[in-house]
Amino acid sequence: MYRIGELASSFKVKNDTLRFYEKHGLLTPSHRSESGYRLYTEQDKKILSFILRAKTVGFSLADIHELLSIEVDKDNNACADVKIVVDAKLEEVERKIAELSHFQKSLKQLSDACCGGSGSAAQCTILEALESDINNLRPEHHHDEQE
Amino acid sequence: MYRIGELASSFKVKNDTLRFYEKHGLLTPSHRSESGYRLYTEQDKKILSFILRAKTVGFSLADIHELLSIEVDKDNNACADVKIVVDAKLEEVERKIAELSHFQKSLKQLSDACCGGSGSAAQCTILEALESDINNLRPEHHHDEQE
DNA sequence: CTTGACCTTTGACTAATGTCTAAGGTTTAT
DNA sequence: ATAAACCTTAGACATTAGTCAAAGGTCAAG
Ligand SMILES: [Zn+2]
Ligand SMILES: [Zn+2]
Ligand SMILES: [Zn+2]
Ligand SMILES: [Zn+2]
Repeated sequence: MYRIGELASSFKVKNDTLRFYEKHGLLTPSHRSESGYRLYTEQDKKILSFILRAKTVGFSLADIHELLSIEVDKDNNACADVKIVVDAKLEEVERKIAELSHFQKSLKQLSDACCGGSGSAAQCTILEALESDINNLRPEHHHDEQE
Repeated sequence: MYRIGELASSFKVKNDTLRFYEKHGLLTPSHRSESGYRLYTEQDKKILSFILRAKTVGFSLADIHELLSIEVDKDNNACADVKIVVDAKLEEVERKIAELSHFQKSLKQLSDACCGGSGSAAQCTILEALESDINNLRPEHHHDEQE
């Protein structure tokens, strides 16, 4: 059993964050001590890890809540209902990956086109691209001065 | 030249959003009409598209501002300075992609393990996984009832 | 020359996600 | 038995990214 401070610090979040998640129904500690301290189990810890990982990839707390709370009306749902939610999230993740990959490609092009030298940025291909057309940049550039 | 409403609606954002971006130094229309209307050029439109694309992949407006505003002190920066910023963003993007891929894998495992049938979710592998261990789920399940 | 659709500004408001403060109770170590 | 480090609650505050409303100016069509 972890107390709030232990669990929070092991994930580098604030105690307040855990209380906030509890208030919003995302993670309720499985136990309380006699004096009212929150006591988190290994299972609670796994849920927290799930929440934080989902968050870092762009799910909102509402999304996460939806995922976690299917659990609750388990008996009023079929496998199909559960799977639909997961598949929707999966699609969302895949869309995000596609967008990120697109963006990565643009940035990579920008980066590759720039010499990275010490010459003035006035001739920098990256800046030229930003000025003129982000999606259609010249592949090379050179400086007249030393680099 | 586009007026605010045209540009906004062509990207399905609110006029207010464009004014907000302007106020925060992200996108200033290149011209104003005599009567003070904002007039956006094709170039402005490209910048907007860049901003929105960057946003959908998780960059904050502050990040985007940083990227766009290198332009400004061009003469006080070397190519190297510019490239550093782009490369930092690129790394960030690649980290996000890695995280998303990890998450995608988990979701895919969850999805694949669930039969998706009409049987009660009480035996659903997804829910079992959420209950017990999100990262270590049983690969299969079956229902005793009809599906 | 008025009507309706558009634009301007300023400033208040919202929602999501925390973060901090105040006032106090608990546990552990010395 | 007292200090240090922890916990409790309620509620105020912060940040990001808008969104809306009020009061008014502009422009094209009938
Ligand atoms: Zn260069
Ligand atoms: Zn360069
Ligand atoms: Zn099933
Ligand atoms: Zn299932």
